[in-house]
Amino acid sequence: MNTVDAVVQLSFRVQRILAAVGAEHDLSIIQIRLLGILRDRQPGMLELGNHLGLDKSSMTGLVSRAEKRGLVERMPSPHDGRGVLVALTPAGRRLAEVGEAQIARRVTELLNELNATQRKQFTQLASVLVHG
Amino acid sequence: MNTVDAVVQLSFRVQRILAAVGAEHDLSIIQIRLLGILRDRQPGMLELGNHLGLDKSSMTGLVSRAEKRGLVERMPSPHDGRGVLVALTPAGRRLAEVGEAQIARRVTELLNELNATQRKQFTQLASVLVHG
DNA sequence: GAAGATAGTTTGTCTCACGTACTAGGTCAA
DNA sequence: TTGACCTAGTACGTGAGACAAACTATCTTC
Repeated sequence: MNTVDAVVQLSFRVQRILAAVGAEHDLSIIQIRLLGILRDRQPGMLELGNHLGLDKSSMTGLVSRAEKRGLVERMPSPHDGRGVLVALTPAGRRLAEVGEAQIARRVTELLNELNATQRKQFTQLASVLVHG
Repeated sequence: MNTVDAVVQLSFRVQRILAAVGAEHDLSIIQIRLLGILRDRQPGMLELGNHLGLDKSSMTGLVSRAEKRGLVERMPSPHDGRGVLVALTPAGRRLAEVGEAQIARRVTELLNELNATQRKQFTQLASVLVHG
């Protein structure tokens, strides 16, 4: 298998893990990312859209669906009457934490195909690629 | 950045490349995968669904949209009156080839952040992870 | 040859994403 | 300070993508 194929296949493999963990909690990958971003931020809709690479008009529905499930809440922005801040609810935070732990476990399982030295190497190389 | 994060981030990065290349040709990632699978196969709908991890009922629309664009065609299965074989049209094959080349180029660009030795290492490790 | 399995489509429903149009609230400059 | 613009978010319409359940037509098996 050539390099490009290996990287692309690996990427699909990881995405499958994310989708599977999400499915256990009725979350799509985009919802998982949403919760993940909100763990240490309370952005407005626009900023949230930037993080996710989505148009602001896509955000309304995404946030509304999560809100209806009690995972996030909208709060009026204190400094801008037009603005809205999005934050995790306690339930949302719990779910984000559980999900992240499961993802970590499953990805680690995958990485256990490598021995410690290889894993270290791999992490280092992957870090360069995602730019650190 | 920890190992899990690095792998997950890298996976998103690759997916973004696939989406971007697809977008240039008005193809979604799933359509790219569809064309890719058909490059060396003429499967039935069910088999195609297995390759893509999709239900057969999802296949009808996916194939129909590609068919309407002239990228694939349905042919009656010679051995099973119920069955249908899906194949690339010449236009579909051209698009699959162009798309694959672009993906290869963009992924290679990404991998150029590594030097030759690292790249070789990385390929080898990634191959193990996708199971080879 | 009738009963049951299988391949694919249809239909209805949901999520996700976009563009466009709109509302309400800021900002700035004359 | 008050118009003229700009900005944050929502609403609406559309289309892709995914599924489940129900259906049709063909096989298979006994």
